[in-house]
This record gives sequence, structure tokens and C-alpha cells, in this order.
Amino acid sequence: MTPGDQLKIGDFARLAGTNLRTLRYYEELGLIAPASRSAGGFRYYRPTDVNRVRMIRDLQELGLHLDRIRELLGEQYETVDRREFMCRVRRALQEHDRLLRDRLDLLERQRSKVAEALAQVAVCEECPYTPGAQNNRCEPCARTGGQLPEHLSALF
Amino acid sequence: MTPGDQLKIGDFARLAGTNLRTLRYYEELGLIAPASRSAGGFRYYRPTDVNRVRMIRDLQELGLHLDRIRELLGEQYETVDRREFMCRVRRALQEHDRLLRDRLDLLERQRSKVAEALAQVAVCEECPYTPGAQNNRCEPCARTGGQLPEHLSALF
DNA sequence: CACGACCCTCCCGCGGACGTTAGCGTATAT
DNA sequence: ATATACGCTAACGTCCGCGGGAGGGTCGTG
Repeated sequence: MTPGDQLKIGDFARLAGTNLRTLRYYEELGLIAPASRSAGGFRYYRPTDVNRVRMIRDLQELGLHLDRIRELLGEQYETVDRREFMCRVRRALQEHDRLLRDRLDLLERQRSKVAEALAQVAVCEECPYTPGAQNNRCEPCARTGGQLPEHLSALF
Repeated sequence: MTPGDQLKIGDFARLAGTNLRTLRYYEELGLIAPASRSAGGFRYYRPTDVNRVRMIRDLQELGLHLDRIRELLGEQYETVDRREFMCRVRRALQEHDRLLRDRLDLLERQRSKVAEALAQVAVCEECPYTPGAQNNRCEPCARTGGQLPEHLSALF
């Protein structure tokens, strides 16, 4: 009863860079299912499904919760009309891309805030004053009315 | 005993877009401390410290754990030598930037994988075959030996 | 000095994403 | 046919980042 080229959970986990518990947990949440089971209950996975695991990881990196990921990916092996299926796949990918763009924007905005702060800290290093509990903006900056960049103010 | 322009926790929380519980939790972890306390124990915050809260949020967005963030930000109001202080501030900002760059790279790589998958799905929509539990790569693709893009394989 | 709005410190609870046993069954090489 | 590696379910434990309530004190305005 060898299952073609399918893998037992242990080998599949190694290949996917994860572990048994996680795979079983994902299955419980409907994220990924073994393509088949042995008579004795062993899970057998298709090697290509490591890609599904990787995609789940990617979406987790993006900060999505597992049940949100489940919605996005859709139930596996759900047999629906071909046109509808392709359509759903495309929408999932488009949604993923949208999420990525949004996150990239967010991080770019963060980056420019950090850059502003780094520019100002260079100026501050030339100035003799030190901030403290009572003076987030040190006297010279306070006099000129200059606002500190957000991320610098955060550290003063 | 009005505390200058300092804020009670409720107002500060509103301003920072968070809540009392979270602020007290952050304090417990050494992330942010009120600039002073009333005789009766009320916390009083500097308005500028909303920036610290925002920076903490930014770092959380990046996927850092709170104790890692604490390390990065350093204890507040820690009085050290001025030169050393500025140096630490700069290093924190540089580290933040490094983390942002890494994450941005990661997400860009994800984005190109998604783009590949989207390109292929357009091709697949022209093909009459449908993937299923047994055929992640449908017959035509299997014959031509074409590998599916990872994120498409994940959905087939 | 009384009152309402606000705040304090415990401290238990929870949701998410697993980790970790316990107790037992299955696959497969020799 | 048995040894050994591997897998199964069920269930409890853990860590993180808070949520929420109890029981009581504080601020500041009238």
C-alpha cells in the first residue's frame, strides 16, 4: 500500500520546514489536509503541498491570523465548477498582493520616519544639551520651536 | 498639584490611541513609564511620550516581541553619559532601519512570487484542465514538464 | 465636604499558536 | 514474527499580549 510518491507526515514536515504538531493543527483548522490516509490512519501528503505550507507561512509573516488565512486560501480539494475555482484562485492571489502592497507602504512610511530621526540625531550630536524626563525637546530646539521627529522624540 | 501639561493615563491613552491596560502592561515590561506620579499614585505622562507608544506599535507591526522592543528602545530616563546616550539612540534607529529593510526585502520577494502565480493563472484559465487531489500539475503542464509557481501550486 | 469621574493594585481569564506528554496502534526491514 | 521507527488521538500545558472585574482610593469642582 505504498502511496505513489506521497509522503508520511514526518518526511513531509521536514520538507516543509515545520513539524507534526503544526501540520495536524493546520489540518484541524482546515488549512491543509493530507491527500489520503492509510487504512491504519496514517496521513499521506503530496510533495507539492509543501508549497501550501510555505504560502501559509508567508501569510503569517504578513500578520494574518490562521482563520483569516483559511478564508483566503479556501478549503482544499473543494470540488466546484472550474470557472469558479480559477476565479477564486485569482482573487486569493490578488488579495494577497493587496495585503503585501499595503504592508509595504506601511513599512516604507515607517522607514522615512526613521530616516528623519536619524538625520536629526546627527544634528543633536553637535548640540551640548541632553534631553531628560523634563525636557523632551532640549532648550535650543524648544526655543526655535522645532518639533522633534516622532521616532526621536520616542527615545528622548 | 496639577502636573504642568502632563496627562492622566486616560487622556494619554486616548491621545496615543490605546488604553489603560496596555499602558500599564507596557510599564510593567519597562517599555514606557509615566514622567511622574501624584502623591496618591496617579500616573502622569508627558504628551510627547505618545511618540514612544507609536514607536512601540511600529515595532510590533514589524513583528518584534515586547521584550525585544524593550531592549531596542532602552530603559527610559536612564541617566547616562550624554555621548553614550546619543550613541545608543542612533544605534536603536539604525537597528530599526535594518529590520525594516529586511522585512521589506522579504515582502518584495513574496510579491514577486505572487506576481508569477498571477501570470500563470491567466494561462491556466485558457486551458481546459482542472487540478484536483491527484493532479496538482494538470496533464498539459505535467507533459511539458513546467513547474507551477509556488503560490499557484499552493492553491491547486 | 460631598460627589462623580477617574484612577489604583491585585489577580484571574482568554485567544492564538502551538509544545508536550501519555497510551496505544501501524509500517516495514530483517 | 518481532524489532524498531514512526504515527495516531486526546488532552493538558505554555507563552504572549492583553481583557476585565473586584475592591478600594484620589481628584477637583460645587
